[in-house]
Amino acid sequence: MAVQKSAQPAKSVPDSTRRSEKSRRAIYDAALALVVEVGYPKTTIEGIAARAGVGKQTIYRWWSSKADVLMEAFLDLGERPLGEVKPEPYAFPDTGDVAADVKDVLRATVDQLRDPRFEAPSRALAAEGVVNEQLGRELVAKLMQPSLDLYIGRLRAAQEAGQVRPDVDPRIALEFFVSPLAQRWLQHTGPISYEYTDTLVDYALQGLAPR
Amino acid sequence: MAVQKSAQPAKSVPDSTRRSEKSRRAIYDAALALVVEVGYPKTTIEGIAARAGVGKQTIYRWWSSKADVLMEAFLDLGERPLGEVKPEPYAFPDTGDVAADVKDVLRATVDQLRDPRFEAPSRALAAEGVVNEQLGRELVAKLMQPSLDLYIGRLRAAQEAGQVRPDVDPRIALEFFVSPLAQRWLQHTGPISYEYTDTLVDYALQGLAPR
Amino acid sequence: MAVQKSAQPAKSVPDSTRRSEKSRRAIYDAALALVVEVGYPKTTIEGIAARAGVGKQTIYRWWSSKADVLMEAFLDLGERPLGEVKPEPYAFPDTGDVAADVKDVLRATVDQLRDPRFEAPSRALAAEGVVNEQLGRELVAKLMQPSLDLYIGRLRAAQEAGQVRPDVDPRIALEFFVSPLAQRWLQHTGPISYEYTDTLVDYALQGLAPR
Amino acid sequence: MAVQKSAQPAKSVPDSTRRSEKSRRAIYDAALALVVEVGYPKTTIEGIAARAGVGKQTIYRWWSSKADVLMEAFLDLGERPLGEVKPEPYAFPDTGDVAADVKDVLRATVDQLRDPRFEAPSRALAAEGVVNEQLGRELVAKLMQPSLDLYIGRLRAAQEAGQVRPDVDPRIALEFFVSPLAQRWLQHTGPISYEYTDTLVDYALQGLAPR
DNA sequence: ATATAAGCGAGACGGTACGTCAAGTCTTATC
DNA sequence: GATAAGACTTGACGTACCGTCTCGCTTATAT
Repeated sequence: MAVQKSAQPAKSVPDSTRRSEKSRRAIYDAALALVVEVGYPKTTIEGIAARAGVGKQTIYRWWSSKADVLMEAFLDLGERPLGEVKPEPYAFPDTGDVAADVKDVLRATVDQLRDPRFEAPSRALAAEGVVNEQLGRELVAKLMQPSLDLYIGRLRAAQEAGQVRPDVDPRIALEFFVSPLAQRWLQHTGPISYEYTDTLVDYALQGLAPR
Repeated sequence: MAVQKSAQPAKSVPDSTRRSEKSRRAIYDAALALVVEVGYPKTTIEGIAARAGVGKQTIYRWWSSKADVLMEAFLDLGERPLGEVKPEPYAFPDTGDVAADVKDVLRATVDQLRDPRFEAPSRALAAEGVVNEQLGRELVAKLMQPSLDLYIGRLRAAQEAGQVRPDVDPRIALEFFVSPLAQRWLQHTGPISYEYTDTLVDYALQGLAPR
Repeated sequence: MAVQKSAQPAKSVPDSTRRSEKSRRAIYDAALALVVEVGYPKTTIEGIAARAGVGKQTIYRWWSSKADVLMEAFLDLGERPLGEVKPEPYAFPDTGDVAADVKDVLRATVDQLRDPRFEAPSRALAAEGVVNEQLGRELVAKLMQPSLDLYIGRLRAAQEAGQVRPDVDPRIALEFFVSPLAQRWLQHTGPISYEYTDTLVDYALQGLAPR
Repeated sequence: MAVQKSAQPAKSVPDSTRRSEKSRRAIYDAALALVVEVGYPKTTIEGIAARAGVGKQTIYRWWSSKADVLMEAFLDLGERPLGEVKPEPYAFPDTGDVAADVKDVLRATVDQLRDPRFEAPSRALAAEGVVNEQLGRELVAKLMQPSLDLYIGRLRAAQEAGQVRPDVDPRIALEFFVSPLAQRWLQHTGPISYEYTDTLVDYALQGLAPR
């Protein structure tokens, strides 16, 4: 069967090799700054373009929506070599004590959730993701899954060390650590503190029922 | 002391006794229908007014924003005598078996989360709440807290019955049941099923660590 | 046969009884001023709206194009009670001497063609009319025909007085007076002066061939 | 005297000896075709470039504006060896009968004005010329004057032959033949036909006043 | 014969204006 | 006095072109 010769005379994808790196950075910076300064709903494509000193078309050429720009800007922020903001540790500590290790990581997450540079854009993206499933899945895959995989790895190690029951599914177990914190943060259902996350770890590991 | 003569020549609060009940219902119906049909972002005040056969001003007179309209509409939906959609059971079952009771309620919640009449407006409201703290807190207070309180009540009963450790804080414990489900639903981090919620209950009650 | 009940749910024509007279005048003034100041091509709908202190939509609601706005503005200019600019005398002089009368009117036309308030908008409209037949015909009907009819009337009177051959078609004859001047003005094919228009009248009445 | 070493580091005029003839033709063809197909206002530099398979810069290098391109394309059309469209006869007939000769030429002009290949571009250029005096004068000089000079020549001959009064200025006399037709065509003030142009010649030569 | 510099195609860029949509305010007429 | 209707100003949307600017590629002398 012959390969489809692709007769689209259509919009012709832009040539990314000729893309202006300078403009891209300026757009990332403008988007993040505006979200922090005026909030996501009042952040407009026009505003980003103006602040970045860029034509609107340069944004529309490379991104499909405000949320798309912000997501890339936010991802880029995490990859910045400066180490300014690291969304998550790139390796999960393993001291042999699961409880301590998970508490450690959760405390770091609490810190991050309180960092204002992080909060505004990530709330905006999370909100978009709630309503827009496609973007939501992209966010999960690109921003959250890498961190969640580290939890899974650590829990597997704990299972091998006999600290976690072998019949427990680590992909569900991790939610006991992560989801309550996530919900408190997302829905303002409660305060966030080291004490709280520590408690979560203790409760989850020991269970709620008396032994 | 003289009665304040109310010298505000300003916006003068509208007289709610003269409010048109018919218009209010029409606005609720239009808002909910539009959110389901075209999605929250494409639901506009103008659209609601047009569909409800109502002047825009009638909306602006009584509500402060699109989210505000939708929240009231959604609350109203839950209070409808028809019982079409019940956000949550008004009483938590208590058969003596906490695990079974919680699993029951969670299965009902799973059903609700999948009801399309429920999903569109509640996602929209949840998304707004992520980004708008004030509205978020209102949502929690009006929509979620009543249900959460029922969990607390049931867990306290379980503590008294010796099925749950007495030193456990029920306000945190309930998050093990509710938050993972909430996060999967909000962030599309995973599938939702009876099996899943049942597993949550088992894991949470027994704990992750081996006995 | 029943009258069509007009089932157009369409754009719904705006209600002209509620139209803002103030905005209309401001738009006319802005349009005319801009055409004079920056020229027709650089006159934009946005510019007119901004200058008139009016929303763009108010322009788009009532007019279909820049040319349409300008045409109405220009027509309005002629109807202004101030008599600032009269496109043409409302009555053609009739002293009994056709030559003198026509020369008179043509001299007035020369004056008008040189009035800068008149020149910019009428050139712009004329140019549009060359390329856009529909608009061109509208211009002729609304702006030129009334004046041309006066020529016809005067020429008919001259025929009755025996000063013009009775077999001559006045609708063609008037072009000898008007068209050469029009072409010189439109196409910059030659200078415009009283002497020139006087000559036109003499040549046309006497003919080019010797007697 | 030393030759100016041309120390302008500036725009450096392009070297016309290296110009691509193929591109020029393609641009002419594209410009004319687009004006006919979509009309002058919707004909864009980008569109011409795309259709001609040419970079935009190649157009900007050699022409200063859309009107400039079109004018050259149109002039070129007239000079094409194919004789497809001849703007005007290169010699004015002289049979000894001025009336007949002028009628002949005018009939040819009428034919031309109706040729669609001619109409779209020449209307576009004429419209530009109305508003842009510089371009208008260029048009007159390059496109019209050669033809008008032929009229002048023929009228001079007629004066010598005693068919036209010697005191008549041929540069004005020719306008009686040409301007009414031009105005009808430019402004859509009336229909164009052989009968009409014949009548013009008769009226103009005999005069309007009875002998 | 080969360097080298111009014209060239392509198209990304910073901009301006387009014509549309909706927000929130204001006015009018109706009930 | 609340309402339905809808005109108003404002401002953002996403698109189309403008005129400028690189980028490789070809091509045609000038070494």
